[in-house]
Amino acid sequence: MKRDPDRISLEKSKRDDQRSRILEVGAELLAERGIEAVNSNQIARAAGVGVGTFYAHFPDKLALRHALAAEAVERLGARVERAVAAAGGEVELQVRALVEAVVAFAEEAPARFRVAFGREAVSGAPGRAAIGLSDRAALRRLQELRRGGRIDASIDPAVAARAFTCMQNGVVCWWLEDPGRAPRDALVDTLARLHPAVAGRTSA
Amino acid sequence: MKRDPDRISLEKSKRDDQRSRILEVGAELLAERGIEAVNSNQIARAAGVGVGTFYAHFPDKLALRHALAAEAVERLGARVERAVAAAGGEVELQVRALVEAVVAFAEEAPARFRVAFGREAVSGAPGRAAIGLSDRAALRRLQELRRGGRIDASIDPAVAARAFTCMQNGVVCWWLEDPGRAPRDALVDTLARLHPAVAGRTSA
Amino acid sequence: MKRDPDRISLEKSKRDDQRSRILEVGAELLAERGIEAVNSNQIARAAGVGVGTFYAHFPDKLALRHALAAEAVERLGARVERAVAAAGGEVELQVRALVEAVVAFAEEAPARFRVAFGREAVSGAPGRAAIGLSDRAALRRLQELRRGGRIDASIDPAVAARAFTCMQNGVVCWWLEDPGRAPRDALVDTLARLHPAVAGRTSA
Amino acid sequence: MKRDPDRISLEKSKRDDQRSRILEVGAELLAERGIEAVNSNQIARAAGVGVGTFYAHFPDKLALRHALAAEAVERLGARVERAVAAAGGEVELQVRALVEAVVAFAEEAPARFRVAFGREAVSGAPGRAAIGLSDRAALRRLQELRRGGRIDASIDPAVAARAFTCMQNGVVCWWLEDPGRAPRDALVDTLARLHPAVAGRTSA
DNA sequence: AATGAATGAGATTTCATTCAT
DNA sequence: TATGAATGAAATCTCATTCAT
Repeated sequence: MKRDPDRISLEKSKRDDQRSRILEVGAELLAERGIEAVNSNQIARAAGVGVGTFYAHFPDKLALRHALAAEAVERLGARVERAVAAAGGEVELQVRALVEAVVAFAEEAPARFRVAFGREAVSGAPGRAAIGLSDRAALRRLQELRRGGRIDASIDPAVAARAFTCMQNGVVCWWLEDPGRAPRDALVDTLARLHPAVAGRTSA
Repeated sequence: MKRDPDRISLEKSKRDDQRSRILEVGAELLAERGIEAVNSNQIARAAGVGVGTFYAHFPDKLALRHALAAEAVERLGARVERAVAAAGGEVELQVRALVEAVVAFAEEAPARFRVAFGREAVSGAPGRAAIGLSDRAALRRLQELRRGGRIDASIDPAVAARAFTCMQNGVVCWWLEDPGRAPRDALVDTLARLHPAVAGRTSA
Repeated sequence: MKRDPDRISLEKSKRDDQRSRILEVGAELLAERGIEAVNSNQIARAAGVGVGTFYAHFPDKLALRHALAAEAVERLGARVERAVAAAGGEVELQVRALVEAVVAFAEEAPARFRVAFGREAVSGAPGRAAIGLSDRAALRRLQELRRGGRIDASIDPAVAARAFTCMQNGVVCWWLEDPGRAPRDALVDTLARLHPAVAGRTSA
Repeated sequence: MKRDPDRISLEKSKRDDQRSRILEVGAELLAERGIEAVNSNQIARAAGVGVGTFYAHFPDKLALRHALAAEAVERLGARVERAVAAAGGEVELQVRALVEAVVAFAEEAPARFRVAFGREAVSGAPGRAAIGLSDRAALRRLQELRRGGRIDASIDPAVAARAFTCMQNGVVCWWLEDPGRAPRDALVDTLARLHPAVAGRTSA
């Protein structure tokens, strides 16, 4: 009945390993085929566990996607925040740092990125809160710039925030599907250039 | 049993009516719930025809979506082309006309727009060509401007074309879900302002 | 699109036939094995229809049992009422007629009887109203007799009604399992003799 | 590693405690929800032991029910026998003592009673002997009375034995579900009054 | 001996599609 | 040609049971 600490940590890590494998494999499959073309048996099989084990870790398929998305949103959010904070006061540099952080994350965890920010991320099942397409941070920043008269009057912060979020997610996912579509630099440069805070800056 | 031409044409128009009702009702349902949450029986029922009749018009559910998307892509394409042609030589005016045409179409046929350009539109079933997210026209235009030195060197035409397409579709669908989210003018102004041909024009 | 009346009635009867077969076979299986030991595939298979057809007729397994029970309760109820009404004013004769009607019904439709009044009938799934063990009619009759001083003071109508219902259902089901356990007459005589209205009649 | 006797007995009593807790908690759950709506994990959890421990004590879920029923049958049987023996030679008094003993047992161990004598008790799994509805003792007694001419000729001992057993179990379980349904005395009086040996005694 | 994570067989249920009428 | 009842493959999810720790 008793167990020494090593035992416990070993077992813990075994269980965690299974969860990780499911997440890993699930991200791959969901990114590649989409939630409707993948079933729980396939995920379990691919992760090398029994179906029941899948359900021991996640109540259902959508919970897996949600977990993946939530994790990605959190990790990317923190990363962006750090990058922007380190970029100094210049808006151009902040925007560049943001885009750079996003692309770097997408390169490191392409499947996660696609699951969290690809087309399926926009809304979950009815009644399940959407995740992965938050434009709140972008909105706040743009509203601030707008109040400061730093961006053009023709630009509506809400629309622009949404626009950039869609653009960023769409472009990065498109690029991840085939990185040969554009050089990495072109990706970063273009996105940075089209960010409302840069594209819409008042000329004076 | 002979049939006089009238009868034939009457039946023909009846058949067309059925097809139209299926398309109409199908667009509504697909836009609202997505392809996986709607089944062929529901569509047929809602359209007031038998299930068998649905399959007499479309080989399957995806063919209905494809037909809706193709129709929307074609109608919107023609409309945009006309609008741009009528806008004169000025790039700003052309872009504005394009965005205006897109938004006008979205207002007239919101369900079609969402089906054709919403999140589900990006890719069809595996093996079925994607439709609804073509950025070919935008790409050509941007490449041309690029060659003429009319847009910034930091902008990659392929990336920018994709970026604008995603932005446009994403923002318009977002707006259609709740037009209270932004005034129509703000939508048009902001999208026009963020179009690569405008946002990225060389300053000199 | 048009059908002559014959067609319609033929098709109707085909569909009804399927429903009947499911009910028939379902009664047999439920009576023999109990609801938990039978699954919807078995019922469908045994009825010679597809699984989907089963679900086209009944939302689930319990609905089938409920339908069987409700039908039996109604048919038996009507039969008993008629028999008692035809038995004249004598309590002994009424009771005898009642028991006779019950046993006759059980002989004609043993599977239905066992499903409706066997041990599983007492309560359905939680939240689903119990059916098949109604002692309301018996209760009313006994209360009346009690008020008229026709049955012993030591007999509580509610308890006695329940007692007779349990006794009747239990004994008849036990007898149906193997009619060799007792002669039919002994069954009827004994049940009639033990009915509270007879067993408990005031001696004077 | 030697163990002194104390240790062994300590462990033994721990093991017995576990078994008791499982029986206790299992009776509660089985009485309330029925065998199919309860699973072994729930029983183990509720009893505060691991699933594996449950299976160390009982080969399966049905064995638990069987153990509960067997125990109840034995305890109640002994109790009834003692009560009847102590009641003297008068049939009425013997019957009353029997019913009184049954009701007293049901009050003391309502969950056990419901598991052993409720609707699920009648038959076990196919091939597993039924338990809890034995009418053997009642049968023997009635046959004896019948041979002695002490009960009416219209009463068949086998049917009557079954009838009383069903009545008794059904009524007591019904009363246990909500003791407000009838006063305890009414329960005992009515059951005693309807026992074949009393209800069917020859009038002379 | 005790544990509970892991397993996978099996039950329920849905729905795209067919086809007899 | 239009219909919708019938079908069964396939997906989801549960739970009795095992077994490594």
